[in-house]
Amino acid sequence: MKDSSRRRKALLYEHLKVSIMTLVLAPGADLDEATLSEEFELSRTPLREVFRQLAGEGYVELRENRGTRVSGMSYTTLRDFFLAAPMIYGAILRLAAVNAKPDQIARLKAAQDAFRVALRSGSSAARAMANNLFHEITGDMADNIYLRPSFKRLLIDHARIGMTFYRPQDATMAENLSKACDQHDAIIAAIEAGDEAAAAQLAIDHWNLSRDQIELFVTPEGLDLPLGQMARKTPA
Amino acid sequence: MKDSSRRRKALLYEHLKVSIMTLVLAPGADLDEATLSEEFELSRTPLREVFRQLAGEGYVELRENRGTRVSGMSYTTLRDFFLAAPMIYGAILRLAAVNAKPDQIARLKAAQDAFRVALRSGSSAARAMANNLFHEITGDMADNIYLRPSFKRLLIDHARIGMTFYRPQDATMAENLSKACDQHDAIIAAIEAGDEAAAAQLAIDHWNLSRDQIELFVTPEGLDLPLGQMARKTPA
DNA sequence: TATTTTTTAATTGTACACAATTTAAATTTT
DNA sequence: AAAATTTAAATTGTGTACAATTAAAAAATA
Repeated sequence: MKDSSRRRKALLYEHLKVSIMTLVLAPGADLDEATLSEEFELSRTPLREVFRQLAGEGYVELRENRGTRVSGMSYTTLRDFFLAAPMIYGAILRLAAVNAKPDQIARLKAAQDAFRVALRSGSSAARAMANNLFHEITGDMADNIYLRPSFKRLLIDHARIGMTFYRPQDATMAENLSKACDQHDAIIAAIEAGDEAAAAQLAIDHWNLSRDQIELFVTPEGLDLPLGQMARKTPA
Repeated sequence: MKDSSRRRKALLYEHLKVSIMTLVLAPGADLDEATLSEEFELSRTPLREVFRQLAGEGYVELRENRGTRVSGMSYTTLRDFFLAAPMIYGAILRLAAVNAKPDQIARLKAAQDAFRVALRSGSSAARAMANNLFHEITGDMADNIYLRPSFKRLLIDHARIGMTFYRPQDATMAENLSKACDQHDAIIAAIEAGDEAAAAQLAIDHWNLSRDQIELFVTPEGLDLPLGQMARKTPA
């Protein structure tokens, strides 16, 4: 009972975040208090506090008297995403180029190295989380409390979209991943040079690449998007 | 004990939100669980859940083992604010002009009427909250889950900045308030006409007016900003 | 007297029990 | 048998007791 309970709470929090971003927990999936309470040896009180926190950050949705579920994804979500992402991310990278401190740049380079390793040998989940870390660091660099909330929310679905649509089975997808990796290098260079305009442009390029990748899936014929529920608001 | 406890929880939540936005609770102020628990006849369990939720939305900051306090404001905060606000708000109004539904436009007009009433007869707090409602509705119109978190965060400090810097004591300030009111009318018109570009431009104008107003306070000589703590990160 | 250490009080965090609500199943009614 | 009602089970929400941590006060040391 010593250092544990506090630690287990942090562990649960981290576990849920990763599980949601890597689609281990699908969009719309119900979270069971009893089960998690047992698995993490925590009473429901701290567990519910974690739920509330995750809700505030956009990972889950709370429904009065009806439990907690993983935030949904839908066609509308995708549209909203690609509308907001270039703008927010453009602003983040622009600010990152202006404000980045040396130690942050070092961390960013390390994250990029890790991403490269994950690209070669890792699983989809490892790749998505490595990519997530890279972008999180750019958010730290930008250091603007008003942009951070939306940026964080975008990164959640950035990871989930990556898990869904980046599966380097054929040559085109593998090449897209390689391009994304190159863009990361260019982003690092722009930030290190303090080149605002270049950083902002790279943000746009980066999201355009993502959109192209997704369009490989959304073929004219089929609409078989492998996402969760595909409903705008969570269905009753 | 019937409908009450659920109701009291919602009441507490609303009370804290309004108190924070109207500076009844100053930036950096400590929130006492015991006192609030007694005042709202709620046990600490639901109370702490409300705290967590408010933290997720940016109203308060939780510190491990050291209580909850109202989110701080500082010089840096103000700078960040005027950096992010035109962009986010521009995007929100642009989307609002595209997506606004008739009933939402009706609600917006009603909110503007209420704002006008508050301008004439109401207190600073009534004015700040009426203004807040107006902008919240534009956020609903925009309907983008990725922009909403940052927008909401901006609105919190928009209200607090309004409470701090808009006190129509002299003629210039009164005139600025009148201008802001006119801009609201123009915003409604742009949205109703579906004029994206006009809406986006009005957002920029609106925030520039706010900046001008604040500069009336930040005189060359004194730096006596009547804000809370004036420290970047909450002081230990 | 100033500083450190010890003791005490106050505050924060967790566990568990019970109340309230929702979901499911079983029963009744049409 | 289908729909509506009642009953039972499961799940969510709250209150209270206690454990753990931090802040404050008192005592001890230099």
